[in-house]
Amino acid sequence: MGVSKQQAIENKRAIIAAAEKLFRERGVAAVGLAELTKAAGFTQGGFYNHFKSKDALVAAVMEKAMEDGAALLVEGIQASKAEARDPVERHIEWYLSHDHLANIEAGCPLTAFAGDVRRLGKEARQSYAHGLTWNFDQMANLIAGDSPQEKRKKAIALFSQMVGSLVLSRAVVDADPALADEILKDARQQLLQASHA
Amino acid sequence: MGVSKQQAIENKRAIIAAAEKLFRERGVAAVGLAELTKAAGFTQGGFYNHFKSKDALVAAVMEKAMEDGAALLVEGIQASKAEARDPVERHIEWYLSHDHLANIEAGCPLTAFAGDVRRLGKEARQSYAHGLTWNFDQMANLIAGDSPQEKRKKAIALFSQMVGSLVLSRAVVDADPALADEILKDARQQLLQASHA
DNA sequence: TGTACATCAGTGAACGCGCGTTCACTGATGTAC
DNA sequence: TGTACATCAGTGAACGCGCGTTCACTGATGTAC
Repeated sequence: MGVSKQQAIENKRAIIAAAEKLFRERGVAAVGLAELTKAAGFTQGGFYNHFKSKDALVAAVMEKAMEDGAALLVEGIQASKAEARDPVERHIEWYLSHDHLANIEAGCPLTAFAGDVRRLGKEARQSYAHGLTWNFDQMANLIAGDSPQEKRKKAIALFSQMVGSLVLSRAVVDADPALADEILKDARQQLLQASHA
Repeated sequence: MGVSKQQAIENKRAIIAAAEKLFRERGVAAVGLAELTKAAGFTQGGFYNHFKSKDALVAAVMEKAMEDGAALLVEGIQASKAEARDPVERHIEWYLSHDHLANIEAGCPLTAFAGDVRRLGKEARQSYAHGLTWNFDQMANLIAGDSPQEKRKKAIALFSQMVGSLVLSRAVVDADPALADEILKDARQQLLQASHA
């Protein structure tokens, strides 16, 4: 229809953003291009002006999701400084909150895509692996420990438990909300306790 | 073609078994009825003699997967008795082994379906929640602790960390095998250490 | 600065294809006498 | 025990539908003069 170059870039971003929300919520395979471009405010045909295939979109979505996830962690660390709180404690409380449980559309992408990523294209899988590596590095920096090796081990164990708790809690939140609550609460309790010690 | 009643029951089991393997490996949404019935040795049309819909098959698969997962745990406990080993330790080592990492087709269904179950039918979600409840109950029985409440909390935390480690390890095993190894190894180390204390 | 034209993001219809589901048919199994 | 017939698991083709992708076309944007 005739659109400025800047507008076209913004439209591409809108497609990626709409796709990310839908992919997180319903899974990559279950969301079609028609639905996804419509959610971004466009018709299906224009999609290929921006991406050479659905797989290319998936790669772009994963890269963007990892960037946003990184920003989420950095902002959390900055906020903990402003609030004069321990950043690890603050991160645990946020990660295992009911807000985060319910908000799969905007929360940690490493948990949101954990089940799907195995089945996605190579580029997306690499973005995910890089995102996880970066996440471990950042968390290791925040954690108390005698050596870098020990800090890294603690960071990996802590993050694994947070991911497992959130994944399991989300898996049963519809069928058994009380169990979902219990999983989240127990993990919060234990991890906060361990971070004090 | 004319088939005995017993044969028909075995054929239904074959469809469920083939579907479970494919669903675990590639996701429920990505596997069609044609592929799945062919994998079981039949043509597509006969499917509806056994199931009223794909959703009904998904429910049957989830129920069977949970039963088999329960049997896996029970067998592990019995084996640990025969071997005079601590059952929790043995379970951790098996759960976080490279064998289990690679063998998504036959391993713990709670991890294999953790990402997918949110998007499945109500019956399947309920089977999953029941399976998780049962798993927590069993593991709490095996764990040392001052009270049933404490044992349960420890069981939930332990299982969450095992699931998180395995999910993350599987998520990156193609793109970054060294990282996948590290996640598994660190979790094994830390959880075995904690189980000794 | 104003005019002519090329660019290209977006439209909407169409493509072949595989999906879940339906259906008429087959023929060995299982039952009734 | 032997025969006639109903049952129903399995076949294979077809259904409408939505998928990812392609394409001719539109028309405002952006460029060349």
